[in-house]
Amino acid sequence: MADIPPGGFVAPKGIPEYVGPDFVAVRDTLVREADRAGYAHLELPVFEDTALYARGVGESTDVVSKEMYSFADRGGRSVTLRPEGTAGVVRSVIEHGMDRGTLPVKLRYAGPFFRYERPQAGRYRQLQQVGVEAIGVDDPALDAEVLAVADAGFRALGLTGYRLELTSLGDAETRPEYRATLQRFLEKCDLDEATRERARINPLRVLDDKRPEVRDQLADAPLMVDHLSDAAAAHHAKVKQYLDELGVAYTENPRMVRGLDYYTKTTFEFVHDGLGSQSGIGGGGRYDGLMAELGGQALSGVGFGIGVDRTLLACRAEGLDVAPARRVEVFGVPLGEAAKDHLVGLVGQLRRAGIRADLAYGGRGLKGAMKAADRSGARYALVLGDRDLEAGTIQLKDLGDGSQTEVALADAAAAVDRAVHG
RNA sequence: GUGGGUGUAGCUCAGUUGGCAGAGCACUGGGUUGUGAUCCCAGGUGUCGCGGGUUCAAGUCCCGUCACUCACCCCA
Repeated sequence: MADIPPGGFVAPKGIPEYVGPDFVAVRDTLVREADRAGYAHLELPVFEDTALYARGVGESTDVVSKEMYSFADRGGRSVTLRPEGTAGVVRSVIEHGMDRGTLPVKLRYAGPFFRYERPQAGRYRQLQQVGVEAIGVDDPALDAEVLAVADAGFRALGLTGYRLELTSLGDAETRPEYRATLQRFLEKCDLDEATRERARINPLRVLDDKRPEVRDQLADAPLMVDHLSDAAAAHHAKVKQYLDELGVAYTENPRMVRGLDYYTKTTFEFVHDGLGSQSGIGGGGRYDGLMAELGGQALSGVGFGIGVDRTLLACRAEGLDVAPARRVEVFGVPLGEAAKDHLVGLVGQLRRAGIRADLAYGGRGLKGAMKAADRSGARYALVLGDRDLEAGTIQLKDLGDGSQTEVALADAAAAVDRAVHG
């Protein structure tokens, strides 16, 4: 039999665990805004054919070339734990013919994704995302809707210290030409070997280099937004107009880069300054070629992925309470076995009536049970002892102001209901 | 993949020139078998990350190793 490792079992490297209610509160708040805009839930597989990501995300990306959890299953097939959501959504849309119905197809997903990276603040090997995709209609109003859904999610959580950075990466007709122009510019710059290699593989990525000596050289580098086709420029202008109408604030960042190859036209990132090095709490954009690349119709799509882990960190950085402190509304405090027997039933009755309730288990003393009631966050305690049982009553105590009222045991559930909802 | 920092109680940490392993918080019980959040008293846990070395003696010094963490890179 396998041994227990020294120091005990621990979760795999770089994987956060969330014990309190905060994580679920953040995730569900983000999902709720997608639901409100009509995005339907899609439950995706956690692993897919490795080729799906190689084709969809792009062989030259870091995500595919060095961060994937890939392995051979028992049948010898190469599979990969999903590093992102869009490729899987598009595959599902094509496989199930969803693009044959009413367009756009609007879907949302939530769950864990996996990237083999060195962990640090806000960067995990198992990361949690909420995402949406709107596929099949190339309408700038949809780009704006997607952005508004993400923005509404952040606002619903109470976040204020973030900004939306926006740009356009152009379309398939003009991007290759711009790319060549940028590469010619970069060849004339004084760059180290690693950066030259980057300029060869993905020249756009050099544009957002953080080093001052590189930035200085790139001050008048050619930018994509100045080389857009008429159609792409018109699309970009329309997106900004709709954002204004939706009341979504943004700043233009023409040097923004995405690490996934499929983005075209609208590209964006939500940035929060309270997180340290990993400041992106969400990102996404439009992808014109992905459907066709994965064997479907030549349809465009647009979507985002929000990092739930980082959004939670952002909430904490802003000191926000994202989850209610109240675990339950009512807490039962039994004095003795007979009282406990009654309270077990009463608590069950309260729960069936939709009231969150708990009680002190394990035969704790009165003081300990009251303490547990306090810690539970309950507004009310139900105190029951032999004296009450004989009299057919129960004590309903308001833990906020300390007042206590005696009610008939038979009316206890109704009295609690009035107290909680009144 | 590259570089820095840190590993002592459940948590946050202190521990002097090497000399008995500590505090606060939290938890449990009691003061008060009929009242919590305040107060008082009591209680307990440690392979000092792990392995080796130096020494009469190592939490402390040396070597190795692992883990965590921050940053580069990359991205959510």
